[in-house]
Amino acid sequence: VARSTVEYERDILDGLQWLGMDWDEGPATGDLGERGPFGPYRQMQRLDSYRTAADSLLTQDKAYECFCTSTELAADRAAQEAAQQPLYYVGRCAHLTPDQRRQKRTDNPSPVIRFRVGEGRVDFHDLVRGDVSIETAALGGDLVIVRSDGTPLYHFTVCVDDTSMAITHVIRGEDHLSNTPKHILLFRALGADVPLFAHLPLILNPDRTKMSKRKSQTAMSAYIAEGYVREALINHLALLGWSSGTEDEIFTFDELAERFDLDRVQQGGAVFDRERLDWLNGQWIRKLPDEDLVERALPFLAADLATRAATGPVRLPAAEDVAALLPLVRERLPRLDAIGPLVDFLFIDELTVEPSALVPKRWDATTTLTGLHEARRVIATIGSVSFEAEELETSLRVVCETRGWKAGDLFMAIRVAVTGRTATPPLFDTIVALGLERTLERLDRARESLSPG
RNA sequence: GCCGCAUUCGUCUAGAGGCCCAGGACACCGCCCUCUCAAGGCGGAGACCACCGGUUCGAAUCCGGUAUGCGGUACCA
Repeated sequence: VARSTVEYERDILDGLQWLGMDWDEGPATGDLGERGPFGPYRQMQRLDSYRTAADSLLTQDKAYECFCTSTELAADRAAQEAAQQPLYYVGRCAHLTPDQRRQKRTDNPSPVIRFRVGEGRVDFHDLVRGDVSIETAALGGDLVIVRSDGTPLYHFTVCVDDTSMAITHVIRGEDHLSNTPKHILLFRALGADVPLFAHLPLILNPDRTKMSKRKSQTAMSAYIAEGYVREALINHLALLGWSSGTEDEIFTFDELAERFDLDRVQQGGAVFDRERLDWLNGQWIRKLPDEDLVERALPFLAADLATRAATGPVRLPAAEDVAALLPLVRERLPRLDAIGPLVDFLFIDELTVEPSALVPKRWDATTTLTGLHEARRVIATIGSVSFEAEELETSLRVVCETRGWKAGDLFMAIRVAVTGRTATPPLFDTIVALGLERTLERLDRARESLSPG
């Protein structure tokens, strides 16, 4: 109950939907109602069926009431630990006579219900692990299936649910492999067909422990906020523990649905590798249709500018702005949130640049000053005639030629003056995007800040 | 402690007895391209296939044991 908050549920369901996962049966999501013929799909709404199943096991003597107190249980456990024995329920209440039961009930009116685990071993064939065999003696004794307050426990509820929901395949994490014999025993006791099992490898942290909500970033919402696209997340997740057997690695959702096969699922756990996710994300960003990319990237640019707005006036970008910039940024986005640093200077009204940053590595302040002066002159002249990237570049290269400058140095000086950054999209396209007026303005400001007086 | 599962380059993996002195991808390094940053191209380094022993003419691949890791062992899920 403690873990079943609406927020947790929403988080899971929304994440699944965002990834494009859909289901034929299951609980409602934000806009869709509960689907499927076997509802309700929440444990709390199915308490009656658990009660009925438990009663049935009780009358068949496949389960029994247990009145042991927590003190008794703790004592058993302590003794077993001291003797270095496996921990198990000793079966004190397993064979009570009706009289004894009545007696016990006066002391403890709310017993738990335990399921008789029996003897022997449980063998089953797991679809990814092959044959598995566990001695029932290793199961810890008769297990509690209903608490003293009448609510059922997980191992019991899943079996009751799977039975009444006509489940044929149970596909889940490896952490349930050891629990599977309990489930099989329960299915049999319930008179149900035992479903097929497939235990998938766990997704691991870099230290190779199990990825979990507590220790790891597991909320899809966190990845969305960082600018990962659904296609990349799906692709990456699919490749953890599964491979196509070919050298292809980039798969669409549909291709995965088509090619995925339990037979090719890996048995060992897989570390969730961010580097690889980032690479995949970049691959997918490059593949997205223009319109789609604009729509997805715009919120990230807006968010970036919103924080910039604190230090000075900014202009809010529109979809057309981003669309126009697409050719410049597309190949430079490992994640959508990288778009801000790449183009935000286009939307900031007053750019302030550290004077020292203006001077390229191989240059001094004086050279930079003349360089910027020349650049201003050329850009103003060319710009008033034809303000195009190619024109600007060739003219400025001519300047370098006559002055004996390395083009890279001049370009870097201009770049910093105009954008405030040393890493930007191609300079001349950037200048065109900025506009003639603002470019000249920024060059002027840069020269002023460098002037001795 | 007991039980179960796993173990191929740092990471994700290919590999179903000879095609493997182990292939691909990410990351890393170098070169090319280049106005910066990327992207892209080319090349490099990187795995005694956890270890030991068996089976076999032949083992990463089959068998046994050991080690290590992970998971389970609750009136958690």
